[in-house]
Amino acid sequence: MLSAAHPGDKMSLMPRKTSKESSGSRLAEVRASRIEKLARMRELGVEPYPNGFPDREVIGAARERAEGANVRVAGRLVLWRRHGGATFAMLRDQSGQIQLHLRRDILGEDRYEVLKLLDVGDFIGAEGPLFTTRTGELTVEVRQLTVLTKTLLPLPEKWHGLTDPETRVRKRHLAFITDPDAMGILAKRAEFVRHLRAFLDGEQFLEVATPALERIPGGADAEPFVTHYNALDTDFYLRISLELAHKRLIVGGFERVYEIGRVFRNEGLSREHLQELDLLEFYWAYADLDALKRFVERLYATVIEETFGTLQLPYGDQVLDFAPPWPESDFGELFRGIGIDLDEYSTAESLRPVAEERGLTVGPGLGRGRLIDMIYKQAIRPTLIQPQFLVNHPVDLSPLAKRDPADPGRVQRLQVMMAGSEVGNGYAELNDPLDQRSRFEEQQRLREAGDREAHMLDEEFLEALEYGMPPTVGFGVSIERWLMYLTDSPSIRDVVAFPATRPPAAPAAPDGEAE
RNA sequence: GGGCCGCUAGCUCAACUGGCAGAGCAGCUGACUCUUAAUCAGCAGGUUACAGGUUCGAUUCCUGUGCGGCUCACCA
Repeated sequence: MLSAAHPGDKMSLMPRKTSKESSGSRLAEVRASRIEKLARMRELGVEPYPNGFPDREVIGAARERAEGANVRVAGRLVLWRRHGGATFAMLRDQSGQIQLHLRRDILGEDRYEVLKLLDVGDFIGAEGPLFTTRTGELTVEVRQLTVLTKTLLPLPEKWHGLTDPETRVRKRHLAFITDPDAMGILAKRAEFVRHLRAFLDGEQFLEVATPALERIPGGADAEPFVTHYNALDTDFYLRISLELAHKRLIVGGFERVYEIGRVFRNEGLSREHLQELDLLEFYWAYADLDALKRFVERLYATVIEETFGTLQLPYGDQVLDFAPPWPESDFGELFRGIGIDLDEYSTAESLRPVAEERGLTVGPGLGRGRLIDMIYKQAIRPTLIQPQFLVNHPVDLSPLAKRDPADPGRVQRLQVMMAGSEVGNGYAELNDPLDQRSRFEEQQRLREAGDREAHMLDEEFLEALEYGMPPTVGFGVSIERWLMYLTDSPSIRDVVAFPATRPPAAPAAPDGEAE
């Protein structure tokens, strides 16, 4: 009789408040108590951290079995209700949860006493027949119980869960325990990416891997991270896009390539921006912009349907309808809609007062393209709600896109817009090496004038173009941005396992480490 | 970077106009063999984010710092 034999021990094992090192107070007390339980388990011959739990069945599957069937399940205890000689518990694994019923008269006195050493949060394995309680809850009548992992720290509160947004991002593991929906989004992401690959593979696109460390980062308007390569004693940049490497592959003779790769942008945090993100880019030789439009519609519709089972997805109080064909909006038309005819403002100087009138803070040295972009983002982009193609952008906005033969001031480009945000960008790639050089030189000039996001001149890339790149269309989209809208997530951080956070408040750094 | 808001026990939250920092959950002890946020009795648990200031007295008022959220500007 364990209960009779050990009351004295239990008292002596109670965590006494040790004056030293008790700063965590309650938490320290709980932890100390659990370490004592751990020791008691070992005294009783129960190993608290055994290896594996063979032949277990996932709870979701066990729940499908007939009443009376013997099931063998494992998971984390999330609820614990003791009623004298009978105990109810809730066991959860990744597939779901199921109630356990543990009875003294079934388990026997000794084994029932071991239950006192268990806490909510511990992992256990349980085996026994299924039955339904009076109140209709599917339950395992536990015959065999195995401790799988003893936990030392308590879980967040069972009813309210973890709501403090700071703790939720800093201790994401706790957020996942508390909120299975958060976990579900990551599972959706995996499924979505799998369907994306399957679609592109099925269209004879070759998946490639290109370097993340570059000497000249390019292909996007973004400020890069810098790092240092010791062996060469040289600074490298982390890539900001996949674009230029892929075009060099097209020069090399590849005709359809794609990559889903991590890129890094040294920019601020916001609801819809991360510092590292997975970009899907693909490049397709001999296709034109119209073919790209049809292809992109089909890609989105197929993958969305396969992943979510529908083409109508809610975002906030909107419903986004991805059924093709999508409408097109003309960049210049939209500007005329807010009373600006871009043809009348051919220079940055003439456009600057227009931007200032709208309350935009226009730094020095910004080019015409950047000013147009600022006005667009303030006044036009938020109004583009339903999935659609935005087309006919000014050339100033698109240093890597081919000009429209009908109007050299515009380019052959499409942006996929939804919910007031850009979720996809493609164009007929510029393959005129001399035009490309002069546009890089223009970007270089803007860069020197203070635009830190203007493109750097990439001599290797220019040389590659001189060997000839066939007519090619390319497309890029951030997986996270895309999923944020598809999963109705208020923040892009919700679709990432571990979003970046500032270092926690420094607990008085040891000296010498400062600077 | 700017503006606004927040930070109190492990978690979720109270504390009036400046007057002994409280409750629920979790924890510990005990009761209870069909519970559903189980219930009941008892116990314990705090550098009120941090540093200053005002005051007889600060969780509360003031200043600064840190971290976070929202938002504006900029980037997918």
